[in-house]
Amino acid sequence: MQAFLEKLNPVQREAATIIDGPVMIVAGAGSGKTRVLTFRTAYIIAQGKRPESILALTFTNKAAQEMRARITELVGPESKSIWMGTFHSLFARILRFEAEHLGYERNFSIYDSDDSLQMIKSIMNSLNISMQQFPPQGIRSRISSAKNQMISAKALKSSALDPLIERTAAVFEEYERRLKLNNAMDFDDLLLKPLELFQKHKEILERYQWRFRYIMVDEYQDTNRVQYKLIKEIAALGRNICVVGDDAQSIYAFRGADIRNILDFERDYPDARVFRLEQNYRSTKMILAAADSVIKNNVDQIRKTLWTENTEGELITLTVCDDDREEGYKIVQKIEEETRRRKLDLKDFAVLYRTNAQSRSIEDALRRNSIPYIIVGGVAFYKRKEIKDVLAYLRVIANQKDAESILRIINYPARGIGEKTVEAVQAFAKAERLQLFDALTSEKLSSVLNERMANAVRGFGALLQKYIALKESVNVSELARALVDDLGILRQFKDENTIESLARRENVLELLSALTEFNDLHPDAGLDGFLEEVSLVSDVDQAEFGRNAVTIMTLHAAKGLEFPVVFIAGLEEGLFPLSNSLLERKELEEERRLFYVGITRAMNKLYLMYALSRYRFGEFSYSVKSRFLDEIDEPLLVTEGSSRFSALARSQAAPNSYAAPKPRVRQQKSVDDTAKYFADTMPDYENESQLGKRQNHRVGSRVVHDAFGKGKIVAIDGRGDNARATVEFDSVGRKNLMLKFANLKSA
DNA sequence: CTGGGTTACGTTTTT
DNA sequence: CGTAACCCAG
Repeated sequence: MQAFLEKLNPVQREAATIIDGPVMIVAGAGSGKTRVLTFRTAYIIAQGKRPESILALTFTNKAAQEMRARITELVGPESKSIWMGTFHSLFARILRFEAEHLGYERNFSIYDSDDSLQMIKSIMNSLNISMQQFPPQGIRSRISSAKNQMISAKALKSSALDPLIERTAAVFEEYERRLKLNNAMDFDDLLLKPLELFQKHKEILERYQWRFRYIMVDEYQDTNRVQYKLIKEIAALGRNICVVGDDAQSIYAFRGADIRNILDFERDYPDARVFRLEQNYRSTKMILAAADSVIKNNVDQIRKTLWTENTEGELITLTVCDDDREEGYKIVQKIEEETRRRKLDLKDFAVLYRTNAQSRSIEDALRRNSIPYIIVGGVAFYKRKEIKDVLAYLRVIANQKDAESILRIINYPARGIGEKTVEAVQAFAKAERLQLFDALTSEKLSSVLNERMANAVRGFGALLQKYIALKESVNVSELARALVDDLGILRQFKDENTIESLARRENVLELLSALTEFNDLHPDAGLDGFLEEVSLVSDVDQAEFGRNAVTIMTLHAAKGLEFPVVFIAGLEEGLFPLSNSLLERKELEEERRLFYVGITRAMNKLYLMYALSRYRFGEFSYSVKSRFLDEIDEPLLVTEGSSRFSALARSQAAPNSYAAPKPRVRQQKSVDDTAKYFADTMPDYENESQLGKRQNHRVGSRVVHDAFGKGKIVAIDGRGDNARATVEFDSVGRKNLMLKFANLKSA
């Protein structure tokens, strides 16, 4: 028996070492499921099985990276060959190999939901379907959900009962046709196409059945029907399948996650061993009790009792605020209080909210008080317009059939090719039965366009061809640099010289460095590989490594993470639970599970907050506290009322200069750290705050700051933990910083 | 055809 | 409030 197994409790150990036959692990929040999966994988390898025979499906790429790193610690570099990643990224990889069996080329483009939406709008235009009457976003999500339920365009068409479904089916049909024509797949296709492949080509399925002898699926409660089928097919031969999940944490039904997957598992594999992990290693008794008092209100659930040997812990604090501004300010206040009182770093704090729009008031408060933060999600880096524009060029260079991307950039940067001209080129391509790309360079263009326009279009075509040729001789990084240079967008952004355009410029530069980094890391992956990676990164994936900063994100993004101190903000009716008109029971229960997920992220201390009023849609509106708050057992809570001093306090905290608008930072958060599990997770109240220790800075001394660089202290106000320094930085000017967070070093 | 300016409109949550 | 579609003048 491997020594490392001793670090597991008896149930965990059994779940980790029974590697033959079907296994389901019902793992409550904080019960060490990641740990079990890690050890289980290591155990399989230690038993002499080949790492290539393991298929491990995680919810995010980052979870996979972290798990792989820990497995490496246990069994060494063999872990490199494990197939570990998200469903989407692993099956995209398989699709590259097998594309020709599906009538695709291996350099296919991957369209994200925005790309899909653009295409749907263009289809609706050409089919003369009113976008007022039928919102494109609604059509898109209907198509996606049809695909997730494996309903084809034809099937939908024949079953159409009302005009909406009928139009949806019509758009759906054309959508599928265009995807194929563009040699492109959307997110749903990345799962559907492999399934199609396996159903059509049994010999290919068998190959994968033989290859993947050990299959593990994390976050099983959030898999959809297509994922379920895929796994079922691949596991059919070896039957060594292990799924791990918690029905109480199922929060993705809106995107097709299907609870039947859990129920059907036992039906599909009557001989399945089922393990229940109910000991929680993460949270205090108080936090667990709160979580339980909430979740027990759900009708749809498999009741389980989580217990812990951890200390009782502190009461949960419910803070009532006047408005969203005060909510942000109170969070800052609590963070400062907590860092003073306990041995905590900023990275020990997380602020969670229901919708991305809520981040602003919280960001404002943090920024005004110079508290560094990391935001997960929001407008993700790769979804920014300037980034998508450059990526569209790269996509066309990789895949000339990608007409959607061609249309995106045909007049970006502006080269005088307007709507009319584009329509003429499209009509010309259709008449001549040419790919749009080939039409761009056709000699016969002059027959449909005046010479000036024809030349503009050919110029664009020639530009693309130049880089398609260049692709053969230089690496992706050099290619992109030459391209961006050629487009002149960096200079253009600089000339515009607005805050936004300079930020765009920074972002494009960051894209270039990401390309360089990618090229260094995967010299053989090429353009297809890079484009695939950027299409499939999740918000959580791109968070930055190890910066000491408060993490703020949606409750969804917080899944699988843990923090010593957690704030859940905006607990108001209509916001959380979020309502778009009427709440069905099932929807309400999903909201409740989301709240449960939020509560169980907290290790030591949980703050719940709501505001009596807030700005929504730019309008001031009053709110009522969330029904979820009433579900928490009274004795677990201590309530702090709304205060009157807030306006004064805010106005005093405000006079800082604003932090420079940096491009959104990317960072990584600590997921349950293996070593930490069996350590005492309780804070040490007796210890002095590390952050608060004396620092020898005085007015006039030269200092260095991590983000702002070198500067000179011009003033220091306050003392101890509240001391603030005004620093004149060489590059970014004057900033007012709290000494205990600023981490200033003598220069 | 472009770009500026306006107005209308909307928000879950995400691979 | 912030973005996206829309309109009009140059």
